[in-house]
Amino acid sequence: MIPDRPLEVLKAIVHDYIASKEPVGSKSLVERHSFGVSAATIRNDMAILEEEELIVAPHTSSGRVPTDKGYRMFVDRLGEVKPLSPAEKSAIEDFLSKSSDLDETLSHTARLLSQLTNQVALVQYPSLGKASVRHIELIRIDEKRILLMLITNSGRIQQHVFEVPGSYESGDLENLRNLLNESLEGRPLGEVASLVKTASSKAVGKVKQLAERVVPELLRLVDANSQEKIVLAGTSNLARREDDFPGSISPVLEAIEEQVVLLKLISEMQADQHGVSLRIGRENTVDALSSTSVVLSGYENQGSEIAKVGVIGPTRMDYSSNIGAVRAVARYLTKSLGGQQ
Amino acid sequence: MIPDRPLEVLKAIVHDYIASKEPVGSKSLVERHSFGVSAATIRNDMAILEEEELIVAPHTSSGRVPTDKGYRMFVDRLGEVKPLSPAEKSAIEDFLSKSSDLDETLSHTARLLSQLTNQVALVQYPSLGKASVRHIELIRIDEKRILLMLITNSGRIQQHVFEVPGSYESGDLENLRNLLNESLEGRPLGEVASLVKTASSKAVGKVKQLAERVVPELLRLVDANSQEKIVLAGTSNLARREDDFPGSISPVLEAIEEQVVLLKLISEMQADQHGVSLRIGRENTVDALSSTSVVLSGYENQGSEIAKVGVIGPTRMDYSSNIGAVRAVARYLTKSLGGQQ
DNA sequence: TATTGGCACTCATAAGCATTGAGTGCTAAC
DNA sequence: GTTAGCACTCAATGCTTATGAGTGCCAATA
Repeated sequence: MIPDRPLEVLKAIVHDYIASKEPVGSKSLVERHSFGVSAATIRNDMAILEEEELIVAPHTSSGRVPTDKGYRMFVDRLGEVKPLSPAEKSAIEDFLSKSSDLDETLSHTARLLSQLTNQVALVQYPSLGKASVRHIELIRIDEKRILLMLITNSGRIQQHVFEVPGSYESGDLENLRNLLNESLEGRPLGEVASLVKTASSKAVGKVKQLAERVVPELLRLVDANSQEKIVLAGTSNLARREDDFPGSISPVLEAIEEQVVLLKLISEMQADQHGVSLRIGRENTVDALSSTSVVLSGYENQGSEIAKVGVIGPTRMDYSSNIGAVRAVARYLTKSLGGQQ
Repeated sequence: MIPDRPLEVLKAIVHDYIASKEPVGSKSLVERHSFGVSAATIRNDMAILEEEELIVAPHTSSGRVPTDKGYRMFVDRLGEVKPLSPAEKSAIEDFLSKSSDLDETLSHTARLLSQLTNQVALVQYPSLGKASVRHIELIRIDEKRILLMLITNSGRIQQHVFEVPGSYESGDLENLRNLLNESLEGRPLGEVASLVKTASSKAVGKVKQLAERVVPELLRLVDANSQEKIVLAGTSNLARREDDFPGSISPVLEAIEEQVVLLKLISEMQADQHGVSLRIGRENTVDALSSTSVVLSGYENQGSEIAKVGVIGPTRMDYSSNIGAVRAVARYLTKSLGGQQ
């Protein structure tokens, strides 16, 4: 068990290192903080912390830097979550109230969060695995073309335009629409494939012909839809932190741009304390992200979590503020979705 | 007037510099290219080029580097547009054929172009200034809520969900929809505001009440819609070119992330030869982009240009390939949009 | 007149080396 | 348990000195 003062020292080291970006030494530590003991004592404490692998010295005779494990200790046991300022809160409300549809809400959220934290922000689209059909719409564009729309209860809307062989009547289209909605509305997306089969078998004549063309497109939409999607904002914030990354930032940027990688990361992360999940440095299974930390929180609609929102930045980040910002934004987003739909 | 050989020398310098990233000197030039003259002669030619400000020496005794003006001369008079390889062509077709709606098509295009060129790719959404209403749809979600959709002839679809005070009947909604479509279909977006006024004045009773709620939302959609939009891809490609940027890349990334800046840039650029428009270095009015070059081409739908697609990279880029790729992608995009809608 | 070889000159880059100073670990005293 | 003192380490800094790719210029040549 590590005594109290050394832990306070760790906390101070994390603070100073985040602020100064320089390895922090015993002397500057006693200057900036009032421990009431001398530098030599702090050095002894630092020896303990180093023993526990909570801090490390980049080179033999230099100040110390927190390890991933040190940051972890910091957030789990020492860091308070910094609440947002009233100004920031009203900025969030303001920003989100301006969005009219889901696309806009999510991209605004991403931009907002990146500005709030000065990190790269990421917002996941509501996952469709858990979504259900709210409505299916078929719209006649002209004699040959149909616009098919799939609206889910999470507010996501997908559409696709395609041609039908030969022509068709509006009435047939309406019949088919009613048929589809009767059997699919309210049902989870996962069940669409089987339900639509029995439904379309009821169709006859022209409607049956139409159905044969429409159903595959609908299934394709459901399928394309289940490819999850992520919005990013503030990539340049990462570039500004350039020298926090050994070598080059470019592999980090690459990983972040690769949606598949991000989705894997997200799916692996479970929320823990504060309703926020956190991966620090090498805790990330994605190799290119081993010098970054990821802060995520879920947002909800109709009482259940539908997707994640969060930030990615260098391990040397201000965890207290970022966790606070992510949590707050997730809450406001939940609220905004509730009001909107 | 500059004689022929010096121009050939310029061409060679551009080639070598793009390939090697090192200032190129007279000796290495005669080694790599067969001019049939000695290094001293090349030096004389280089003196001419320097006189004309087509090349410059970073320091007194070092090889030469093309200036913006030099690159400009290169693309205008010396560079051939490199056609894509068959493999690349089929990759494009493949990629684009997989997209189902406009969103997907454009984001795929951006990703594709960034991979093809190893630069940051940018795709502008069809501008709505020139667009007209293809269809307006009103969908009943439940007794209190309506989904309003605006579909334009460029394939862009906007939607918004809102509540109506009190409840309403499907029949009323249908009446209103027909009313709106009769007067708005085929009309340019700019006219919607005035047309919708006369149209809604014809409504009576319940439909009139509904119209009073729906029309403002429709106008808001048209308006929100006229905010142009851009998709980016391959930002990390810029980071990989890090050392092509004096100081830091981060201001460049910031400028690129700022949609307003990009839109200004796009609106200022007019296509010239090759159906491609090009800004090199300081030719860009945006200051942060003064060490980048921008290659843009328009893509079309129904015979008229609806938006731009292109790449941004360091001035030291492979103009021949990039111009080829942008042009090709713009063409395929036009084709793909034609087929899709 | 255009080209060329020769040559002195420039200057970024790298290598070698001494200096500095923040920071450490250890030990003996408090 | 804490502290002062001290020798030690090592990144960073600055200085000096090669090295060499590249230049500009000039006189000789075709």
